[in-house]
Amino acid sequence: MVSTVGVGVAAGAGVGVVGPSFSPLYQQIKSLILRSLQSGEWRPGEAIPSEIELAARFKVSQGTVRKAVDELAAENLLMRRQGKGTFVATHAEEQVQYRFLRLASDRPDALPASERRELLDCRRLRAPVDVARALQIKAGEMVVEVRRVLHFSGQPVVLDDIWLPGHMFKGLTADRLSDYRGPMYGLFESEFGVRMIRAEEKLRAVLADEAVGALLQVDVGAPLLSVERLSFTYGDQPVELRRGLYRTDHHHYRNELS
Amino acid sequence: MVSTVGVGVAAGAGVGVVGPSFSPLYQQIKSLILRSLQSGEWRPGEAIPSEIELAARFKVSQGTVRKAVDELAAENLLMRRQGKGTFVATHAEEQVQYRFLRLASDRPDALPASERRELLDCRRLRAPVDVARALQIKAGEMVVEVRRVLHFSGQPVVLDDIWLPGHMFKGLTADRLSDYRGPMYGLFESEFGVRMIRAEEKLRAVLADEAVGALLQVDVGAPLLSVERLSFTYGDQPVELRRGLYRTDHHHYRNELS
DNA sequence: GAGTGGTCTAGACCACTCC
DNA sequence: GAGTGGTCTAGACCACTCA
Repeated sequence: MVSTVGVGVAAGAGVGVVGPSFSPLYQQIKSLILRSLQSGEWRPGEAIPSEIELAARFKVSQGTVRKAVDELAAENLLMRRQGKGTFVATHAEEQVQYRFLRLASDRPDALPASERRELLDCRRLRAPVDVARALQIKAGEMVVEVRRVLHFSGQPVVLDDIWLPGHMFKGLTADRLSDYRGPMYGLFESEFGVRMIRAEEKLRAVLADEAVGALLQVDVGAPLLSVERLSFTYGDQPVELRRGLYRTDHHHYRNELS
Repeated sequence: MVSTVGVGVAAGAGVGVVGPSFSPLYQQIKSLILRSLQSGEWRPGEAIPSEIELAARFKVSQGTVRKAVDELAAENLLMRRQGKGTFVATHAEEQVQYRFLRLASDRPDALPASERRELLDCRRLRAPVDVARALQIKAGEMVVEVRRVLHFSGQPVVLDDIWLPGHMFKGLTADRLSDYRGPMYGLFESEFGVRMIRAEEKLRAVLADEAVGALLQVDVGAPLLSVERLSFTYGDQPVELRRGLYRTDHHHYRNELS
């Protein structure tokens, strides 16, 4: 429940305190909804209670709930559908196959190119220091390492190396990965209860070496787009490190600025 | 003013019409504010009328104005400052020097690196076909072409080729460009009344050739990040095409996904 | 027709800024 | 203290979905 008296006055002592001395009600509601999402009270794809129900539960007005839900929807954690309800966002049933993949074909989208996923490797090993630091785990803890190639229209375009904390993805095997239809993040949600909500990417231009060139069918010294992605789940917890190499001779990485 | 009767019913005939048959009041208000921004009624950096004044002007409630302004602020067209007012966003007086430049140093921001702009060229010429198509002007119309290099910490990092519609940037000269302190988009606002509000970028990995290598001080065949940016002003009108080549040996292109 | 989210209003009060 | 944006409420009505 929410304190109605002294609304918005965060903990922390009275006068003289510098920090964020004020937290509006709707932010507190937002945190409570977030907590329910994190705890799995409502699962990805499911509807959450109606605004009226939430208002009753938290003892605030519908407008306050609305503002909280609005922000969560703006952050892509919830999806509103007029007349139906508000739903927990999911990677599984999304219109676009890969929500975080910003790669687009150079051809003004003729037909949606055929797509194939080739799993090269999936093993468990002790985390190298750089991977451990990114995932905020101890160096030497177990991680799952996945290597795969994405083909579009029969051409290899993306080579991904992926690292996941071992303790969060206990039953993840090569079979599990190759059997699953749909984006990997959908599998993570349904099988391991881990939902990616945000990611940071660092892009660079690099040159193909022998090994990479063979996998992506380009010459040694060919230019490739290097995309290092760190994905986060609830609470800004990093749960995936991904190093991708993209061929950009027939595709490009698309970005919108505002 | 806004039609209060028949609120939200867009033009277009009655039953049977498929298209967007409904436009909420706050969207109409948003369009009106947008029109005032576009017409220059309020200039970049200036305050727009208070919510109460706008509500009176448009004959709607303050809450409706608020929702319109909220959306414009979310799109970075307006800036709200509690206790002071709502201001027209500007590239000139922004905290970060370059709002659209996503380049970051690999070093966890030690000190803000020194920065130098080197203007190589600024001339008028007839638009090549690809430039004309991007800017939605006729091939052969006059454009301003600018070439420059950005140096960070004494090292050349960015080589930009820029094209602007000639008729919108009549007095733009090399002197004007090199004299101006601050980001180029600030100059465009104050001197030419053109405000960039949105941009689309396409990224690729490419190899340096002889000429580029000399300017960026890299070897022929070195990997470079190619960034093609198309910038838009009000009404989704394209007004700048920019082809950039970035060295990514000590910097990276940063992107956030959600 | 019942239930959902979406819009619009009016009014009270709060936090911040500046005089 | 006056003026600004920010929060919160309560209630009415609208648009959309589904049974």
